[in-house]
Amino acid sequence: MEGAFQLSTSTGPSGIRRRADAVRNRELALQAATALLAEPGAVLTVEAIAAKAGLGAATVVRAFGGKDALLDAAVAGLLEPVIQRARDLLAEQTPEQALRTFLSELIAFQAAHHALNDQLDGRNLPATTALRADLVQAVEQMIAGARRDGAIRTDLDPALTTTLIGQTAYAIARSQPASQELADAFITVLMDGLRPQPPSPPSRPSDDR
Amino acid sequence: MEGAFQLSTSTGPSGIRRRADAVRNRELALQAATALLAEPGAVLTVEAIAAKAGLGAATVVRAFGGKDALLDAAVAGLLEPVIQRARDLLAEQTPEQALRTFLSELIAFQAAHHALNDQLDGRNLPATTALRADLVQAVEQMIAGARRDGAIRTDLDPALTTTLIGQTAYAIARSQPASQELADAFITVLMDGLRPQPPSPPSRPSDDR
DNA sequence: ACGATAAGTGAAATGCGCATTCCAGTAGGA
DNA sequence: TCCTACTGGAATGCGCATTTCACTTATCGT
Repeated sequence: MEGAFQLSTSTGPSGIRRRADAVRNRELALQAATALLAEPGAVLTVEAIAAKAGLGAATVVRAFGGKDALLDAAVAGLLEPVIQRARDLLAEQTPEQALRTFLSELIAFQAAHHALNDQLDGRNLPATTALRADLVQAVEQMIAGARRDGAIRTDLDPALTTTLIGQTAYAIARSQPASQELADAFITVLMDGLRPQPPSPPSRPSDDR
Repeated sequence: MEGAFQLSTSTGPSGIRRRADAVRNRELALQAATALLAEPGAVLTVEAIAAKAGLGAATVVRAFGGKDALLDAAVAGLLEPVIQRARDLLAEQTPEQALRTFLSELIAFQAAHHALNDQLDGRNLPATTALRADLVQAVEQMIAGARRDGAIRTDLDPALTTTLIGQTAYAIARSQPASQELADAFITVLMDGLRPQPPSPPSRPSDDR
């Protein structure tokens, strides 16, 4: 409601003056961090981000109040369109098609931001966490819809199915030669495995352990 | 091959005297590191390992020549029986059964050593790397055998299939509530998806993107 | 048994990579 | 022009692996 208008000369929550170059530098830092998240072997130290932005390290840290907040903003910025895409697909296609398409794109996204996942381990990233929840919710809706349509099996717990899909997507994306072939093979196997299965007389994995 | 005989008074590769307590401390450090790898939220600093072993940090480092070598030895020690198990299964059961059983056990192993995977990122671990290759090879043999038996589909590249299975197993194991239910669901979906598929009249993922 | 002596030990010191903070100087904004 | 928000090179602090070094102790010749 109010944060969206803090460009150029503006006042913050209280009557604090915000200089225009500070706002611009904040934006530069954000862009630099975002760019580094997409680079394969990037180091992603504050100093590296600052160098990429043409700023001093202190400026980058001060603009966000800490490295965590900077990463949170950068990752959230990357995640937002992904979630929007999931919602669009959900509105435009059948749940099953949406799921398939979204998985393919999600894997491509993960592969294009290989550095991303390794960076948000022991950090406090509220915006990212919230958006992840949104993403999970969108996938859950796809699964629920596909179940209703009879497009995927209903003998598994929906929550388990969601976790399964999410974790597997992550794993495939992080595998070393993150090729399109591998992603396609993954989607094929996963979607075939998720289809309602024939009664299958011979083997059931029930008497194990 | 060479470490097995260096107990009590012994001589190393050249005429260097090795004191018995040094050998024992090396073993203590190894056991401590191995134990910590299986603890959920363990810190796994050299100091923590040393404390667990009742030794000084310097002793732990000197016993192996560095933290990497210590971790390498510990992880290799954990991996060896896993690989042996894979080979035993391969000899005793049908390839498909072996694959299914091994996957279940591999996931349990990974889940029981949650700390493990996060530790061997930017490290130099020759023994671990070699054993991982052995493990991949064993899984490849299972896949190849199952293909020959007609138990799994042959329309996917075998190497891709191996990567798919390995990465997915890793992902499932690392997911937060690493429950047995999740593991079972994963195996069910994966194995069903890997089965030779019916011609499937309606949907093929070919005209995508 | 009994020293002699060199391997071994561990608390403390060192070094390193990084995030964060200081502060003297710079430059927006009225 | 003046005021002060902002900047960035340098200093600080922290977590950790590794090294140092004065002290212990296992091992062996006697």
